[in-house]
Amino acid sequence: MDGIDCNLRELYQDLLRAYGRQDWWPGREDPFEVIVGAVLTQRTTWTNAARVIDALRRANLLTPEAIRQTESRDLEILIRPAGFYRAKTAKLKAFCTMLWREHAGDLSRLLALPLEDLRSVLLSVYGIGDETADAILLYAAGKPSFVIDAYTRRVLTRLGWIEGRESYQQLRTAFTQALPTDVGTFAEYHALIVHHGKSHCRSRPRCNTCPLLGMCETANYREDV
DNA sequence: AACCAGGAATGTA
DNA sequence: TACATTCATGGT
Repeated sequence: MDGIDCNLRELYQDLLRAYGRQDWWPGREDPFEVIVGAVLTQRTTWTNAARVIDALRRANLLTPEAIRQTESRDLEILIRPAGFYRAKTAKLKAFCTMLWREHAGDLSRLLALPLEDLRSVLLSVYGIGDETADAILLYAAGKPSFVIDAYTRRVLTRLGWIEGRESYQQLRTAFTQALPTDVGTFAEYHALIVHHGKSHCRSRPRCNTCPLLGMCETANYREDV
């Protein structure tokens, strides 16, 4: 696993045992809503992003067509509660610009592209980086692209499995190689890590209420892969 | 009243 | 490649 000392499959089972199925990402029924959510939640709480999504829905602006046609000045007012509102408005606009200029405004067809092709397209859009691209691939397009976020890094660091500043690709590859290539597994695992990370692994010393058998930084999971 | 939240782009060395 | 800075609101 290229230097990453861990047992990711076992961790998945333990998280699943501890918390049960999460069946995650709100609004997963609508791919565009997932895309908007992925951008809006960048470095902000989901509750603030969700407020904006509700506001956009009430204003009938939760479609690529509407975002494309609405003036940035008007969008900014609605997006403000999510923070970085000018930047995030520009990001949503940039996605729509790409959608029309390169894919005739056909979101379904865009999301039907092969995983790596779609990932490249997404990464070429202003405001979409590794994590946002993978979240869109996984939860909007239903493709097996594992999402690495701040929680993933924090949890693995607290377990003592990584140093902490490994590259995004390195961590993504580790999960990808350790797991069966399955959308459900990827989505569930990411959700479990976030759920766990929201209440644990934040600070040293380790908490003694950790459901991972209270074994953070012990030898129980360690295994050179 | 600091500090943080499910990042990404940009600039510097 | 590796850091620092900027973007900004709302909750604790």
